[in-house]
Amino acid sequence: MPRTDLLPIGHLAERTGLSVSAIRFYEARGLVSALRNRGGQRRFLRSDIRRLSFIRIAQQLGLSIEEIQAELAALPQGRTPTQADWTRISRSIRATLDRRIAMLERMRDRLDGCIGCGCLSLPKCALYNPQDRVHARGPGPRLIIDDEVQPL
Amino acid sequence: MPRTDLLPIGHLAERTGLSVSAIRFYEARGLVSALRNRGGQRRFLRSDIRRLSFIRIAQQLGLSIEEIQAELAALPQGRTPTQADWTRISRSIRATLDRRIAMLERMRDRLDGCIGCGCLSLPKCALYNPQDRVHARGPGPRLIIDDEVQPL
DNA sequence: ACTGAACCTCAAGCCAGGTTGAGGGATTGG
DNA sequence: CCAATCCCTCAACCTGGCTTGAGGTTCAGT
Repeated sequence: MPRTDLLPIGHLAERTGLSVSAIRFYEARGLVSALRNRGGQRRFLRSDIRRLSFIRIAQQLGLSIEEIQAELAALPQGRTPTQADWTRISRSIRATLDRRIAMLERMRDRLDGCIGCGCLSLPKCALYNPQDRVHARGPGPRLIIDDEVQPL
Repeated sequence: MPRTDLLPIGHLAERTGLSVSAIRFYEARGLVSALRNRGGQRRFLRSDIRRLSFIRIAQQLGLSIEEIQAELAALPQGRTPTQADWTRISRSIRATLDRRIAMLERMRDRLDGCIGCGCLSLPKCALYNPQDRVHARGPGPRLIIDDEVQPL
């Protein structure tokens, strides 16, 4: 068995569909870590394929780097994650997704109310309710998809 | 009746909950237009309150500036929009919202499949289906919420 | 007439999530 | 052993959606 079965970054990129620069970026952000060979080049574990694939999927599902990092923090230190580990973490993401969907549905229903009332400019409009307003989290595009919103 | 019932930018900001700088930004982006008084200061029509409120709401619902502009383009030129105009455009937004919700639900279901199969790294995983992959539209945060995705 | 608040323009900055490019060093197959 | 790839770092740039600041003008009330 090849014990030192380490992958250079290009291979990893090919296997995961990520760009090399993106993988380096994720490493800099602490989402994945790499060993170095004597020449100073990155060498990844095979299990990092899965880790990076997870990152990619979570990205596509709309999670931010920070959120993904938080999820990954739940993985065991020291040993290669098992399928059960990945299943657990995937469920957690599913829950996040569910919350976002629910949130969008609430918004939609609220909009429906406003279509009828035409009150776009009035404070009494449900869409204006400060209690339910999305917190602007810093600059950049504000995703409405934010979990920290009152359940109405 | 006050015919020249024009509002300075600060008033508009107060009435809409937007910041003055945001309103100027929207003007630069063509989402709203302003008259100027002899001193060169912006003067807005009362109907712009509604227009900007709409922008704000659409923003909160997750639409980009560009999408909002496209919606606003459907408003009549030359006359002040009626409630019916706003209702029509709000319905259009509702449809967009519906598509996004449906899209997230598809994603979620796909993730469910993957939770079981644990195939995070395999091309056969539904989340990897290139046909259904979100188009990365330029740099910047990629919103998963993209309408241009196959209906599966 | 004056003062203070509100307004103006333009440039620069910020965050996310990367990409691109310059200027090298490492690896690998023939 | 040598060229073709691949890899390295670091800095600069990009979009989106604004905010902040500098430096100056206008407006409104007294």
